[in-house]
Parts: sequence; C-alpha cells; structure tokens
Amino acid sequence: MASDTPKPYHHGHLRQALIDAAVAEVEAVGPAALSMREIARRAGVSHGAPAHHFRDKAGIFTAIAIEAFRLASQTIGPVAHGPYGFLDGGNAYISFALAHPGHFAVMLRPDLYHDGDPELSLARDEAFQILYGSARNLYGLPPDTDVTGVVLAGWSLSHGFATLWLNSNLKDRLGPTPADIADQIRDGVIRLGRALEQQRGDQ
Amino acid sequence: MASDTPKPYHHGHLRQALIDAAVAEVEAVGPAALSMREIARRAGVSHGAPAHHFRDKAGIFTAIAIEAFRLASQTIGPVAHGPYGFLDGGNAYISFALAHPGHFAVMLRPDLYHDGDPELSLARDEAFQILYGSARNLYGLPPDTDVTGVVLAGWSLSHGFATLWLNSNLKDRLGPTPADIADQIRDGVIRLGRALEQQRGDQ
DNA sequence: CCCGCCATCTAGACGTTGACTAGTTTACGA
DNA sequence: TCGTAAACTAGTCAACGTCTAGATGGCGGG
Repeated sequence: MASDTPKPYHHGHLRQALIDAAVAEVEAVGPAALSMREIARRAGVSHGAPAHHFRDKAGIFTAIAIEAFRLASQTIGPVAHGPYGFLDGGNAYISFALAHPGHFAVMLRPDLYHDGDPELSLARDEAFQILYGSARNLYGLPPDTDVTGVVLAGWSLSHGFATLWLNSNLKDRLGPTPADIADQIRDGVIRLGRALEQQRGDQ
Repeated sequence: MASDTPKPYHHGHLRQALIDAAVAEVEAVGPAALSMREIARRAGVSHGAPAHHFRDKAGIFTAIAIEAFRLASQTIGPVAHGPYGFLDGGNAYISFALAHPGHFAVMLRPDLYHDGDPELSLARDEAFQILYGSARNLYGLPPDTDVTGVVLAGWSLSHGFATLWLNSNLKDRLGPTPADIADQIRDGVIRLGRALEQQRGDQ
C-alpha cells in the first residue's frame, strides 16, 4: 500500500531494495566484485545508505545468505519426502542453485558473511533439518542408521555439480543445458557405487 | 646459483617469489581479499613491480592456476591407474585440495583469471586427460562406454566435498579431521547408488 | 494541532586499493 | 665500452569501504 511516491526522502522499502540490488549485482559480477556504492547507485540512494541498514559489506552478505537458506528450504522441502525424497531433493538443490545463482554463490561462503548471526543460524538449521530428515528416510536404509555418509555423499555430489557448472568449468565439456545430464550422472553414481563395492570386497 | 646477495635491484627470482607470496596470501585471506600491494610488500618490492610480471590481478591468478593444474596432475596422475584408479584419483583430488588450499581456491574459478591463456589450457587439458583416462578404465565399464556421467559424478563428489570442507561448512557437523570420513562417504555413495537403481526400476 | 524525538538518509572525508605512466637502475650482447 | 631492453621504482588517479556530522521527515505524546 502507498507505493506510488517515486522517491521520497524515506524510501520505505530500502532494506529489501538493497538486498535485491545486491543479489542482482552478485549475479552480474560475482561476490568478489560486489560494491556497496554500486548497490546504492542501483537503488538510487547515497553511497552511505547501505551501511545504515547492514553496518558493513559482510552485513549485506549475511542478509543475502539468510534469504538464500529460506529460499532453499522452500524449494527443496516440498519434494524431500518419501523413500526417494533425498534423491529428488538433490535434484531440487541443483535446480535451486541454477535458478538463484546470486543467492547460491553466497550462502555457503561463511567467510563472506557474519557467521553466528542468530537469524542466519535459524534459517540454516531449518535447511539442514530437511537435508538430514530426508536422508534418514532414504530407500534401503535400516532405521537409526548413521546418515552422515549418505548426507555427505549426496550433498557433495549436488553441491559439486552446481558449483562446477556455475563457475563454467563444464561449458566446454558439455552442452549448454544441464537438463539431460541428470540421467548421465545418475548412471555414473550407480556405476561408481558398484565399483566401490567391488573394491571394498577385494580387500 | 648466486643467491647470496640479499636484495639487488634485480631480484632474480621475483616472478616465482610473487607467485609464492600470492598463494600464501590466498591461503591466509582468500582469493577475494588478495591485494597486489600486499604481495609486493611480502616480496619486498615496490607496489608496481607485480604488474610488470603479471600485467594485472587476473594475471597473478592465471599464474596460480597454471601452477595448480600442474600440481594436481603430479599428485593425482601416479595413482590414477588400474580398475580402481578413478576411485583412488578421487581421494587424491581431495588430498590435493586440502594440502594446497590456495591453489585449489583459484584453479576452478575462471572468473578470476585469464581463461584462454595458452599455457593454462595446456596444463588444464593434461589434468583432464588423467580424469577421463582413469574413468575409462574404471572397474565394470564396458569398453567404449561414454564416461561423461561417471566423470561428472566422481568429479562433482570430490569437488563438492573439498569445497564444502574448505569453506568450513562441515566443521560443526563433523570432527576437525577429514581422514576417517572417507569410509563413511564411500558407504554413502554405495547406498545412494542402490537407491538410484531401485528408483529407476520402479518407474 | 504541533512539537520534539529518532530512525532514515545525505554529504564529505580518510586511508587503501588496482591500474597507469614516466623515469631510474642494471644485465647483457654487439 | 656502450646502448638497448628488461626489471624495478615512484608518483598519480579514480573508485572503494568505512567513519562522521548533519539534514530530513514520519510519528506518537501533549
């Protein structure tokens, strides 16, 4: 309500506008080249305004990370149920990363933001509850199994692929779209698992 | 030879000294906070000297990346033979990443350096030859199989774990040493593979 | 109705950075 | 020995993050 005024002294939604601008900037130039003054310029305010809302650069990254973990939970949570929820969650994780590269580039880089921020811890813990919860329900796992290994394997796999893709390390080696690659990777994991089983048996 | 003179006008090994300083600096503060002036300070030369050897900041990152790919080939190549060479190579990849965090933080970030540098392309292609070559020899693969999926799965897995670890996303969730985790992950991949097989069969 | 308070935002300054330029020093081959 | 090119220094510039003082205006208590 009341969002017609073009630019009053008090912006009204400046905080969120700055976050949006920051995410757009991260998507455009990467987290390393994020400039607080450029964010202010995008939002049409003075160069000092962002500091009032976020204290410093790490504060902006913190806000992005919080939004990112919430977005991730919203995207992945709904599909992460049932015996294959963990597998579907992995696909959703990758979809999330590709759909929100700006958020993704920040959320798992604690060196960028204020780790320990309570709001952040909350959002992150919620996301991890989805990860671990769906792992416990994975097909074939006896109840009360320690799922650390499964979580690490699945998370590393999804995270690794998303990271490699977003950093354009795969562009030359694959086609431009990651859609049809899912099947190939699925196949690869199955083959990897078999080889690992065999290697374990040989010893 | 002739390296007794403490600090002649011509440094003699300045280029390599600057690379070493840069790697140390990346390990200390991360690639984002790398400062050319700080590198010069570490090497005891004027702030403009690095530009002469590397042109610009991306030039320094390029030099680090080249060294990184060569180091990776040297570390992983020797163990990447036989039916389990691909699996052992994955472990070696992670060992390399943890032993050389500065190099690793740069080598797969083409946005940081001058992609297309011929020397870099050479070093990178050599590393990828090891990756693909060992995948083709993986236990259980029929000859002339398309190994894209296997490569992606294995690389994503190793890369994801190393990245998550180095960005300290796992510190709170695991112990401080990654040594004993290898077995757990191996187990996790096997379980993942079985679940994926089952899911594929259900459809 | 208005008046003062305080969050919001502006504007200027400071030290540091990456990049550019001109100039100085030194190694080395003709 | 001399001159040329590589190696390095030193000064400059715009842009950056952060800090500070001050201007602006929404809003609740009188």
